[in-house]
Amino acid sequence: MPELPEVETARAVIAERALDRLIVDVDDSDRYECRPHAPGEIRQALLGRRLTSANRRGKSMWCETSGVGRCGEPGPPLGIHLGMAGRIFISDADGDEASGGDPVHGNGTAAIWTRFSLTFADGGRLRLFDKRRLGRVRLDPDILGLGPDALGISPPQFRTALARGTAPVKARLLDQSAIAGVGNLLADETLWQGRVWPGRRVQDLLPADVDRLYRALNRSLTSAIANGGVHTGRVINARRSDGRCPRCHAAMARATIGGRTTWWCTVEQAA
DNA sequence: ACTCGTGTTAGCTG
DNA sequence: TCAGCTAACACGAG
Repeated sequence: MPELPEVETARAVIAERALDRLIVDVDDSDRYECRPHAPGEIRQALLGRRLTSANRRGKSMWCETSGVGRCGEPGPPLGIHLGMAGRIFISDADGDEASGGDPVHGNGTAAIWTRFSLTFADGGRLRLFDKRRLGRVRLDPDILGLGPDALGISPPQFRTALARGTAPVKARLLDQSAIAGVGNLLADETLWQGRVWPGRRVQDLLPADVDRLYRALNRSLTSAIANGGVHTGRVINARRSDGRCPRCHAAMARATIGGRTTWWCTVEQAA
């Protein structure tokens, strides 16, 4: 699920419900989710501290941490990445639980898929729930390697990020070091709205193409955040072998571009 | 049984 | 050295 809109929702839940609560226990025993830290390392770094802020750049989140006690040095930032399927759940003292996204069906909350958790002094918990296990929790995450956040990027920043190199435009949109936050579905939605063939080389884009893509990205992001996720995009449902373009009803085409499955309208986004 | 995947990244290549 | 591409990662869903 998580692309920028879903991560922003998760960040907001952390900001609203997890800050300033005393951390009395940490389960960092999942070696893979907490790589490259050794078990207990994150736990030792966070015990007795509190999360003091919830931040996001692209799909990466991090929380600053307080000192231990009244005047200790601040702790290391706690980085959280939801990967392909991660979700955040936060419970309060009476056990009521909130999450940043859709309801989880069936045994979706099963403890075996909780890969990391903080327990607060009031008995509530923050849990990272991640079936696929491609999410990641780590101290002092690298944020500087990311490009400007896709939400709020300026037209000149967008133009610069896109123009670099010779890759297909879809690959560049997915490049987190160029623009942070665009995933596979959001890239397809943006290219469809902007009427650009995903395989077009970035050096061949005309200024008018870049302008349309900029507006399309902003529309896609705003809409996804308002409607609950990138899966609410207009072209997403048409990403099927029998799919039709929602605007002109032409057939959709499929190929692997930028290493990811890519769908586009054969007429409006013709090569 | 078998293939695919809304993300990241180590490793290879030109 | 760097941009670009591929395979690998883990494991559930269809």
